[in-house]
Amino acid sequence: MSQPPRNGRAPSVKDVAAAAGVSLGTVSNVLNRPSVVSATTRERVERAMSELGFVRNESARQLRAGTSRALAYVMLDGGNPFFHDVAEGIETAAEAADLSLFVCNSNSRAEREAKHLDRLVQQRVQGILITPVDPDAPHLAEIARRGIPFVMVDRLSSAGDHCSVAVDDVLGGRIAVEHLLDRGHRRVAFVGGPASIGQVRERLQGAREVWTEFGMAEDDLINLPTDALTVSEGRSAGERLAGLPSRRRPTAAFCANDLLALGLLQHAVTAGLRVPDDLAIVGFDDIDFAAAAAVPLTSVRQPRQELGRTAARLVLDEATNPDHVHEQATFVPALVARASTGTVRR
Amino acid sequence: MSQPPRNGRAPSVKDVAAAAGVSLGTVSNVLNRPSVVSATTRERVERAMSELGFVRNESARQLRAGTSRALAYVMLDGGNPFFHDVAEGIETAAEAADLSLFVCNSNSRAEREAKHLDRLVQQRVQGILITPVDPDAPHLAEIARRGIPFVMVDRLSSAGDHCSVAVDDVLGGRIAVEHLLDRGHRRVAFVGGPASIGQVRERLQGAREVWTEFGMAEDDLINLPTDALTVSEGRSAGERLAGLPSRRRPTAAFCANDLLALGLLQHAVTAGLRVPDDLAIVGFDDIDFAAAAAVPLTSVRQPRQELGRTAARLVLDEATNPDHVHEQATFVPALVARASTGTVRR
DNA sequence: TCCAGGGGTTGAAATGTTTCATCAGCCTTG
DNA sequence: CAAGGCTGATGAAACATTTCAACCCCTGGA
Repeated sequence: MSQPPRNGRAPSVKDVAAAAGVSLGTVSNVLNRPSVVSATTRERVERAMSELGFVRNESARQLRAGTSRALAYVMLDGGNPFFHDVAEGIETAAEAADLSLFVCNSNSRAEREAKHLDRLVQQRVQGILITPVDPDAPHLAEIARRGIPFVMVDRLSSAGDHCSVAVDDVLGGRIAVEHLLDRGHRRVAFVGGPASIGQVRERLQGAREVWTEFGMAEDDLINLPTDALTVSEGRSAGERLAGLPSRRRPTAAFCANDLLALGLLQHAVTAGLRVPDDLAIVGFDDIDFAAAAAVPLTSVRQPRQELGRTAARLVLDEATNPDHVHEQATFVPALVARASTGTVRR
Repeated sequence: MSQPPRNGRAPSVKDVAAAAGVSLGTVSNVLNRPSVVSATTRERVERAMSELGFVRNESARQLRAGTSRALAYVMLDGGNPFFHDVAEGIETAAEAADLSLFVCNSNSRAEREAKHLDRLVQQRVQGILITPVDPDAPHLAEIARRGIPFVMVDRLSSAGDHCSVAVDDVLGGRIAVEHLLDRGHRRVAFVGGPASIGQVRERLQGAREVWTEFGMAEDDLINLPTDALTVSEGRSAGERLAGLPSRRRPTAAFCANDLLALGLLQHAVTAGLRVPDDLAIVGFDDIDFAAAAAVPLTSVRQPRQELGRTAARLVLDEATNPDHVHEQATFVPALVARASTGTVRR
């Protein structure tokens, strides 16, 4: 505790050993196998440590060990709270395994993602979790090929050369639209895009499946594509929706995520529409802000934390278990009905 | 690119040197001072690298260098987008300096914060940025004492033994309440707490200053304390507010942050109040969700990204400039008027 | 008295990179 | 032709930690 004479260099095990009058190996034993060293020397060493303000040098430890005591999660969009909740789940599991978690953010840009991955490989992290910009990008395969434990989050992998964790997005689309049909809506908009995002495609697919199963006319499910899954895109989708001729105008919208839904909600309220009476809205993800909206949003819940915890469990298994087999963990989404779809239409 | 015979161990400079038929030092030169090595050998070495799939081992590099190529930011509340925007600002600056950024989240828990700090010291990060749970906690002073570049974010330091970056919260409180007075409100609630949080105290102080300067009765500025700065606390403050006798009920509320304001807004809308006619609302921080609310929130903007960028600049200066002097950077908050305080009261 | 065994400690080796003084060759210049 | 300078490459040392075989000393048993 009392400060060491700050000679510029942080004290090392060698300094501690000298101060305690023991060998270097003994200090290391105190650190890593305290039981094998006698109580008196252990105490002496510990005193020396705290007197010098000794802190293990993690780089040296890592160098020796060959791998760092950390996992990493590269998330797709830091502005979307969904990914934070996933990260929180991962961190819980990492914490339990006494590992740190590097959180990176690619912001949907492939080159940032690649840069982060490069760094993480250099750091020799124990495992990488990622929600990728493009699940088929070659630099992802490269990671797995290197033998680094690797899990894809929020995206199922067809390739099967790594684990993945996701919810069933098709099912999510189905239950959203089923709910709207239940509520009596007969003309519904799907708001989401770009189609290059797999989740968007699958949620739309689920929506269409149910739509036709219920015998609805195909063009009463109106596709309102967006350029991104953001609040402002949701707003602009609202404008396009308002611009439709009234006999074509849907009475409800299913948005590919909650940010879109919040943007759409805002536009609707600003335009003087009543939600849900004039326009019902369903989101996806069930982020906290969905429940916190002025008109609380009905949303398709993903088990965000559990997604993260499971992903971490899988990556740790791959890292430690020689008999590891890759696994595609699928979760079942659930509809959380709130005021934004409150009433049954007459 | 073609995979190396995966013999379990990642290839090292030594392997590259052997493969290229040069010495170890030359490989290092190719990596760090490419100009000093001849074009032909450089090319040979580079080919060997890509053939073996060589990746620098960052731990070894760090060990040698004595410090890692990373900064760290320990944020207070991962659920509050405000801190993300700050982190983004930091990352921009870190990127420019070719450093990685560790993002940690203390979730307002002192022991998690301490744990993160321990780890970061062990990692020998170049500098630590933090929005602390308690700015006077001894473990913070300990960091600075160790000589690790250290900047406090969103909190000014009185001690002056380290840099800090924040906005003028008193001024922020002033402009919020000035705006409400301008709009004709004569009974205003302050929603925020706990008082242990310095920002809350100062924003309230600013509010009170203006209130008395305008000659208003002290008890027409009604304090509605909360247990945290969250959406759900905002909602419950709304309930308490609605429970006030009508002649005591304020016509406007100034919330200590946007999450509270969103919660309050939600309660108001649910309770059938019109915002801003029945209740005007001002938030603080101006997070993206404030502008995205069904009734867009008036808020006191903090320059979030710039806060981060400046903090990073300061920590880098402390890390590299021997003549560094600690600096308390203060930013001026600005009112962003939106619909939630839209009209002038008659 | 000698030996076996075990608890406790030691010293050296190994991890992968960077740096730096040194050196080999070669070219230029006087 | 000698001296000196330049370019490019080399090899060893250093960084802080962990591991492990070896060793010392003591005790208990034969």
